[in-house]
Amino acid sequence: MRHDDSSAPETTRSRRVTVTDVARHAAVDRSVVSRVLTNDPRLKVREETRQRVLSAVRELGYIPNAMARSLRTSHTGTLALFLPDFANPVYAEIITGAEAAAAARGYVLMTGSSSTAGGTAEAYLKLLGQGRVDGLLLAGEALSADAQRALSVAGIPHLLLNRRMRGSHRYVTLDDERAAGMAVEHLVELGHERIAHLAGPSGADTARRRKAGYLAAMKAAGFPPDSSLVVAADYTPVGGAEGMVTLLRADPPPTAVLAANFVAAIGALSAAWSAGVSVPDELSIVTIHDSPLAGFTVPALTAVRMPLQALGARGVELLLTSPPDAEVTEILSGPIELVVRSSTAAPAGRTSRNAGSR
Amino acid sequence: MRHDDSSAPETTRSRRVTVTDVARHAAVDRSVVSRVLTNDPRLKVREETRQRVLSAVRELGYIPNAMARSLRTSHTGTLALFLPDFANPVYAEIITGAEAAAAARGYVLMTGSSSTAGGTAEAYLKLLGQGRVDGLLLAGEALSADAQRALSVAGIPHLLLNRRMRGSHRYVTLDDERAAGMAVEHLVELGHERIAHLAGPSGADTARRRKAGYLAAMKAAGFPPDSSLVVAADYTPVGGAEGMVTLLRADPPPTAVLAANFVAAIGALSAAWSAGVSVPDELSIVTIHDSPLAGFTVPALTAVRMPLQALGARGVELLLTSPPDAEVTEILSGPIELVVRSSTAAPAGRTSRNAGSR
DNA sequence: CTGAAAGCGCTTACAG
DNA sequence: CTGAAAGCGCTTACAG
Repeated sequence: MRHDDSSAPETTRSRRVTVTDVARHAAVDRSVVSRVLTNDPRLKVREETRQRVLSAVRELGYIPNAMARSLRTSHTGTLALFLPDFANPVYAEIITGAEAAAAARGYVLMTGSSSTAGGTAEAYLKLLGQGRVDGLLLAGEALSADAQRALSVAGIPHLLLNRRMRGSHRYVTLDDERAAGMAVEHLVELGHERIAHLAGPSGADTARRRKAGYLAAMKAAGFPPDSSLVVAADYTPVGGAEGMVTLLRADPPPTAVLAANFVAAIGALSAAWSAGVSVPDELSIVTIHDSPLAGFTVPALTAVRMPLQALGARGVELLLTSPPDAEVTEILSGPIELVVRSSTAAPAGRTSRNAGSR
Repeated sequence: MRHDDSSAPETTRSRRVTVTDVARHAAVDRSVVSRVLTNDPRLKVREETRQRVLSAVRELGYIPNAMARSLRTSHTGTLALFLPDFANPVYAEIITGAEAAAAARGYVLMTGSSSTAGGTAEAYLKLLGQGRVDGLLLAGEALSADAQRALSVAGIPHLLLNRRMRGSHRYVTLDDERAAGMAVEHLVELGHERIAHLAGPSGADTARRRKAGYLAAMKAAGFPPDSSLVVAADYTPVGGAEGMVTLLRADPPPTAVLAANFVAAIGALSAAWSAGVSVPDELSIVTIHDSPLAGFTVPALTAVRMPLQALGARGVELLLTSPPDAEVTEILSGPIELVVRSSTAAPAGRTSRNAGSR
């Protein structure tokens, strides 16, 4: 920390306690202190000596210097996760899962936003230097192939989380196609035929996969593709609202919409309400990704719940266990479930094919 | 990173490039490389030599080891922010502001959740060791006075963000009292008299300050305290919904509610809707803290916008500029503004005192 | 059972 | 203008 050092009295910050201080205090060598503290199994030490060391540690309030230890061991015990946007509640779950998995393995997970980082590999490297973290999880935003290569060359193990990228063979994702398919099937079972897709931004890999799942399920249900029923929207409330306005202009308008993203679905719900379109009576809305808020929108959103925590956890695991250059191309096969709430129903004048049961 | 080292071929991870390699390649001393890279102003070096160093750095793909540098300089360039819960959208804004301020000063901000950390100072210290970060921002959750002292003793500069604590003299908060007061005044101007408070959890410092602001404003408006109009609720949708159910049972029921928290307000909105109480016709709801989602709830939530990004930024600034043990007790005097949307209106059968203008 | 020594990769006074 | 040396605080083979 840089303060105005010139005015700070030298004595204010009492000199840092080091192994050497502890060793002197316990009348042993530094190496013994170190071994006691790291629980070196090869160390045979009299119990009495061990206690002497331990109480010296306590008395002096000794805390090992993490930098020195890392430099020596080339191991930091820290993992970093970069994501584009803390405002997207989807990431909260991923972080939770990743933090827990990291903790379980004795690592700390620190999260940062890549918008600050600048999103380029150079920016990440600047931030991280070398040796600052043992691994890097990159979620949700495109990193150029060049940037990717830079990370590889720098020798910082990394893994893409919840997205794939051309030229990268290290990622874990969820089965977005299947999730989108399940949502469409739900709407089809309810009796809907004009099912629209409020898709994600065209650049997003998750958006592409969800759209593919939507199209495949529509085809399987016997509905021909209709481009007026698909609209790209940012993963934001504004994006969702604007997309919804566009979709409502289709002629005839859709009776159901699959939103690719929870936050966009909130926007869509709001836009429908503003347009005087009643949900679910006139329009059903289902979203991908459940959220603690989904049960409390008006009306409560039907959602396809995906194992986001498991995704975060799996990312940590793979990052920690796979050799840094090995190919990792995993589609996490966790449970995907449809959580039916109040935003979906049979279309007006129709009862569902299947009484909506599931 | 620990892999199965026994099987990993030694040659896979090409030996790390160090200053020494660069020095050799550029035919200069390591110290020159170091000085060129840190832009040491005291270094007088021929331009040609500097270029030779720089191109050696490029050719070898040299990235300085952050641990070694930190150990030498006792400066990491990293700050950490711990918060209780990534799911609360309020924190997204604080993080954004803090990250930007950190970046502007050449620091990286890494965020972690204190639920994983365990919430105790010991846990933080375990995570951080010593020397891993230059400072620590602690948001939103109680840390015992003991824990606090432990951090001080360990010599890790820290600052409480958005909360105060008994025994701590280092914090920045927002002016929650004034925010709550403004919300109440808005409702009073609309003509409301039975104004309830969906307060935060009793343990939360922000909740206490908002409640105090609510009570003071009610008193100023000439309404006697009525305990049936105040209910404590967690800062969660479920908490807000449950609290709202309780409030609606008051006799006579309130015509307006001030929710202490945005996420709780979402729950309250949902509970009102479920109970068949129309917002804003029969019940006005105003919340503290605006959010990107607030404009898209049904109906859109009137909110008191507080400078959350500025709070995050100010926290970073104070952490970086105040001596580690100095007293810092700042109530950030940024702009607080009422954002009137559709969830507040004059009570039924009444027009506002002031035509709702503001 | 314990100690002395080397070295992780840097930066920075200091000497030339 | 550039180099040699010390040292940040640890851990870990190695020697006794």
